[in-house]
Amino acid sequence: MTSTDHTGSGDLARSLELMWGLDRKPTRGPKPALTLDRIVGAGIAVADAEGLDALSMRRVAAEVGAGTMSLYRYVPGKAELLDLMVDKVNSPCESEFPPGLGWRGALERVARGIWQMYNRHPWLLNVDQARPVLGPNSLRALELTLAAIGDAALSDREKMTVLTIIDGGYVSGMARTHFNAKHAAQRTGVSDEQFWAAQAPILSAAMTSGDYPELAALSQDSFTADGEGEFEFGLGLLLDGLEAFVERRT
Amino acid sequence: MTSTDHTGSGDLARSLELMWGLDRKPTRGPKPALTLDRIVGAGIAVADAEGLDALSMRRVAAEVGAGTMSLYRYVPGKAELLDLMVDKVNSPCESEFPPGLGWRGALERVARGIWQMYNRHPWLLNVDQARPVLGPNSLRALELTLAAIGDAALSDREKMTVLTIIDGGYVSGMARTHFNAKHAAQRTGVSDEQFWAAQAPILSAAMTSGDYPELAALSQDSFTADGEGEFEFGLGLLLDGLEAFVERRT
DNA sequence: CTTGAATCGAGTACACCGTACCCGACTCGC
DNA sequence: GCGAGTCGGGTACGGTGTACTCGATTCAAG
Repeated sequence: MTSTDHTGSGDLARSLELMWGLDRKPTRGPKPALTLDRIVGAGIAVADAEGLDALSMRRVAAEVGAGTMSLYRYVPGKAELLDLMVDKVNSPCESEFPPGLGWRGALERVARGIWQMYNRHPWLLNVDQARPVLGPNSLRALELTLAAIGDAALSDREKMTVLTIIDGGYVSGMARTHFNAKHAAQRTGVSDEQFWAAQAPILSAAMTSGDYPELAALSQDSFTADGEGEFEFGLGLLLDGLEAFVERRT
Repeated sequence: MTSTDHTGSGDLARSLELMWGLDRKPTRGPKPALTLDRIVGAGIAVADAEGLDALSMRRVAAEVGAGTMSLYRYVPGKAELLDLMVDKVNSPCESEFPPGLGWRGALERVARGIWQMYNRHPWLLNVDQARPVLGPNSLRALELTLAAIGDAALSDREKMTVLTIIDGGYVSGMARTHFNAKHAAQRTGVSDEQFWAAQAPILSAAMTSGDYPELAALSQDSFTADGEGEFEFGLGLLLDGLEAFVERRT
């Protein structure tokens, strides 16, 4: 599984207008039979149920019971549809942060929230979000997060850097590894056991060859990973490091 | 840019055979005009130069001056070609680790090596490697890494976990964010300045709306990111946390 | 109430993709 | 020599995003 390119959101301005609902309604003409929301929702439903590669304009159109080309009355193209799907799914933590959580608790909460968002919508992991399109939901999430870590003794720029490192870097990377593997099983019909069994012969041949002494000496349980546990462990390490950094400077 | 699905390497066993050179040569028939290496190399060249979405069987065939379907004499399909490309690119650090580096130094070195690998081959970031196909190069890299961090007071399983967290999680995630953004500019022809300028009107409207007080109060330089610097900073935090963990238990 | 401009849904068509299937040409072991 | 096995690669099918087009609908203006 690799990444389908949409060209980085062909018409960014149009995406933003649609996200923020800035298109002025026409007065003449027939009533639209569809809604932008319904289309975006259908796209999310398809991606959730069948993965990103099953998301096609024809498929979404069929889902809402319309002709394929009718979608283009609401959305400039597939890239923009994806932008809209991302922001819709990116709704901030339902409950606000409980007060008095402290910056470390808030960062943990945000990290786990993102982790669970990727669990609900694994297709998000394969959407290039390097250039974030700032929709209302994404912006709201950032706003709430900034408010919750206000007590950290960091500059504004450092706070943004920390968010990039933890959320954009660590959490996304770990989630990608973990959930892609998890969903690969059902998507391909090849279970984890089957997958590793297929590699076993080559692996054991490599072990006994003597070319890989370190690998050969590894204890048996080294390859059985507990994704969630590893995620929490690494998050702890990262926050420990950050805590030391903050204390060191005060 | 999103992720094109190959179905998780349709024929894993065949991929492994090709990687390890286990196919027994036929004795009858004409001499092959192509080489597996040449095809894989051409694929890498195309992906390096024009991105993952430009990588098609027809494009690779044209690159090596052959008919499209001729490639299927050497490779079962596109998924397996990608597997081969990944392992070929995944050659371990050219120079071995200098002795006496210590586990922390070794982990830093590995992390930076991966970072630079992603810099050279940004398409790698959009290949799903959740289920790693263990080719000779990948295995060699793991072997060398394990040898270099042998002095860490960690169990075998913990070492693997640490590698997953740092390399599979943090480094990959940060590299994805950074290099996808970096190459989005040239791929789409929209510079970073243009990209942010397009969002500026909506952003400033949101700021002045009063709905986003925290965002509005951010200092001006908060959005100017230094990817490499952020990467090093986060890596330091992670390793600080790990160092504390190791010392705490001894 | 009529009329025309604007907007609707959607069919057709094109260029691209991965690849199943097939066949003629080549080359060696017998 | 000759036939089995392997080579290159052409053709064709079902999929993709979407440009272009056109008839049907609806409201504002006369």
